[in-house]
Amino acid sequence: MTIKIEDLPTVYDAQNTEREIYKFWEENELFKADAKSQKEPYSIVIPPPNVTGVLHMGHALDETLQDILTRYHRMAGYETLWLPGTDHAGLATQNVVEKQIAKEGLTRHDLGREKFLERTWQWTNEHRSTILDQMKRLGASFDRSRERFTFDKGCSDAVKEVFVRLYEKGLIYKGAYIVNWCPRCMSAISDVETEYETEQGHMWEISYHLKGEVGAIIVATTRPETIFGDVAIAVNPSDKKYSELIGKTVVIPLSGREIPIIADEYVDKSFGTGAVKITPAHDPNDYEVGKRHNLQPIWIMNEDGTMKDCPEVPWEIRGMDRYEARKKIVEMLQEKQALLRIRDHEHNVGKCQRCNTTIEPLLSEQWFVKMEPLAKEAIAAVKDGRIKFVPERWEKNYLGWMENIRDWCISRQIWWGHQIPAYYHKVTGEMVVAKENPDPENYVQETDCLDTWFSSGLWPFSTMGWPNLDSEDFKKFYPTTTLVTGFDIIFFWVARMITMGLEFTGKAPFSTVYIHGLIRDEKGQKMSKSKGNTIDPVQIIDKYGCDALRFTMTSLCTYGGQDIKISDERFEYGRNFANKIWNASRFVLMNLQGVDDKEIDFSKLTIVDKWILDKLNSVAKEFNENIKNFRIGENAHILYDFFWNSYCDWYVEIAKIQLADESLKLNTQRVLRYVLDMSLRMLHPIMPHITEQVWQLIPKNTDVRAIMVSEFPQFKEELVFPTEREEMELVFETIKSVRNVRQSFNIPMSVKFDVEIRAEKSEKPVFEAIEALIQRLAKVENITYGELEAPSPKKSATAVVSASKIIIRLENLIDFNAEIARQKKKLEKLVNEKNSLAGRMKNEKFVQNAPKELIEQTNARIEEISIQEKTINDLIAELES
RNA sequence: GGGCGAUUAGCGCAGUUGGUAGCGCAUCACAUCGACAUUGUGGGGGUCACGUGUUCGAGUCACGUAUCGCCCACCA
Repeated sequence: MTIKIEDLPTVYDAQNTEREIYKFWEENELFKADAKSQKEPYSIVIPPPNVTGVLHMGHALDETLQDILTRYHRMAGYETLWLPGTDHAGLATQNVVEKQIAKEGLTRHDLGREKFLERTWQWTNEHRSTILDQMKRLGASFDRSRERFTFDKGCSDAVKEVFVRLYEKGLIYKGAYIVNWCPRCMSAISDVETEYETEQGHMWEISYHLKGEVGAIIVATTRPETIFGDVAIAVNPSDKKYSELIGKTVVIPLSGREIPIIADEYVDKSFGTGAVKITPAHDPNDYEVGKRHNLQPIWIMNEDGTMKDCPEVPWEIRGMDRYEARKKIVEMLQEKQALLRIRDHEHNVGKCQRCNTTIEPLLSEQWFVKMEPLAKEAIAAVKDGRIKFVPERWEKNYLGWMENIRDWCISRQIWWGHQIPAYYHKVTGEMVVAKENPDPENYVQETDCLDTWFSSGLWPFSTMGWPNLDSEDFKKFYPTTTLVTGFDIIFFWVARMITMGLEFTGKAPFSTVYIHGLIRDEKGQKMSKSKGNTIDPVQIIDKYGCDALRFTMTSLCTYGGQDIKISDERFEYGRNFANKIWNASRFVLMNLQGVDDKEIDFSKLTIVDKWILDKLNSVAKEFNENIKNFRIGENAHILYDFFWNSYCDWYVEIAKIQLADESLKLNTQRVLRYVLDMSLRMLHPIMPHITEQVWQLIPKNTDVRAIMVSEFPQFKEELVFPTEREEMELVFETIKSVRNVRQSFNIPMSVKFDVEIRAEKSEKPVFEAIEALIQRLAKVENITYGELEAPSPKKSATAVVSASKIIIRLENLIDFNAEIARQKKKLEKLVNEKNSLAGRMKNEKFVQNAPKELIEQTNARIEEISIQEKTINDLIAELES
């Protein structure tokens, strides 16, 4: 990279810089982790994005935070691995390929399992790297040489191993249970994949005639289409209304089948009519009731949500879609006068998380993981601190779920996924669970596949070579250090990684779970394609630059992990900051010509040099502490403030003066360079490209080839300068107050004036030391000194700084009435503050209880105000006379 | 029904052991190419949702209320 400083553009060119710099890192293989290293390990596994995924703002945030942690720890001396990869995303990917073949007029059944899988692999191989390539645009420093896929050989072997072991331990079982069934996906889904929505529906009251006698029982239902699957009517045993009916038989309207009236505590007397129809094959609660009363379930609906062709269902209804059937049945009931009432009824309806189809509870044969025994350790690990959630409140959320854990339905009636390693004898039907088919001639494999989250749950160790415990990566980088993700997948993913990790490796898969908020649009709504409110990170990067995106995102991260509202314009914040860094760097680099490669000479430091070094030092201290506490957003703020407000606005401005002084020039150059260098290093994890680019241009004596592998700044005792820090505050206040006076009276910058400083005794040497600064920065002609107690001269403005006074003579230049008003306003503020402080000091309890320092502070402030008050009063008197 | 979060300047948000409130944007005034107008300088703007309590002192702690949002459970 040979670039002439003078030729650098005045506006930072993010597009070209970012492309070049990323290439530079890749070519030098700087992202590669070394499993043989002696350094302490730090590792993160990426939450694997779906292969079908397209980069969105959620990724941008998640990946940025992981990259910040990765880059920081790499610089801070850890052997750092950020392992990337993708998820095969069973149903999602299958849906995409099904849509594709639908264009050719085919369904997956037309192709057959084998051909369909071939097509899906083909699609996957074509798209597999897309999203990770997109993440390169985010500057992600993950190690692509270790990229994994949940469906690759290693992960698949791990899945089989885990399945067989769990089965052998009795923690996986197959059985008939009511599951959430999606009629569109034609598969079972787990509880966590079901989302509930409140819908406006109806409650139909249907009359069931008693058999062989006059009378009927009225049942309320929201799902009249299921009446053909009824096996009983249930009432509460203590319900006097119905006590005489228990044990009698009723007739299902329309179909004529006879069913008993039974008593069960499950029924709520006060709800509906107090009588419930029991449909065990199509309702979870009814299933339980049916089991208790030994009633055989009757299936009346197909897997695609149409009505079954079976004797229990009247011929008019057979084959109809469930909602059409509902309409038809209601009509028929009305005709038969069996429908007594229709009421509006609001209720919650389960929806398939993936396709939003209303789920159908369906009794079917599925595979489950027995969770309770696994949950015990997963609860303990969080309770005893082996795993920490940040922010802490998510711990409660996690524990609440774990403590009420239900068995996990892991079988899916799909083809794209890990086929369950169970084999059935073709003749006897005997089942064998094993990693491989024991006898392919005589055994056929279970057709169901596993829930995608089953393989994701193994991710932290399946990617590290497990079950091979001698794998170098497994030994060096497992358990991982930090997991970074959004709260929306705590149950889906985090909880399962914890249970699986503990069960199979005996170790928690990570020590900290860092949970960040979700990205929302400017109105606070979730971003979604259907709402059309998405913001494409790639477009933001094209428009503002990757570092701008990253900095803005980071700055919006709060400690509490609040959701983040974004809009296009918010990224101007980061872009402007990047541009500031660029131009300040350009200026500094231009002024480094002739500098040597030596360290700063401490004996030649000016008060300003010491001040900026001290500030830099405390920023370094804070930054490192903040990372430990996951206060990452705070780090963006302190760097922004330090770099822009301290370094650019003050230090660089003052350095311009020092550079003009031959005796100070060289050392000033060194300080400028040092502070720029260290600032860039601290900024690097957040804004990797621009910092790398500038750092490469700094003349320095080092064989470190990149900022990303340079040492991260740490707090240094020798850079602490408390006195200078305080004295500089006086300088700033003085300059600001002179500027304030100038602007208040509309005195143009071109007009210089004299200033008389009436310094308090202890402050006088400070003023004298920084006289030149005041002159230059406040555009002052001459500075003279006077007695603090001397009467204020007429026709002048006074600024009070600390315990000293700054007098500016304004003869013939200003409106005196305006000045009087200005001073009175100031006085009022001061008097209010003084009164409040004095009131506090009169309070005996305050004086007794408050810490000494605070009391001293308060007294000092009162005294200070008194001096200022007197000065201003005198001044007002002068002006009025 | 249970739980969690939010409520601070016009807008978006910070505020870690309690010591009288800050940042960005917007706004007003001034400055027009001396690193940067993606800029500089200065200013204005808040009874911290409400109530009660603890305390010498509460944005900060406790209890309660209101509004908004989210999660979990779910009665047909």
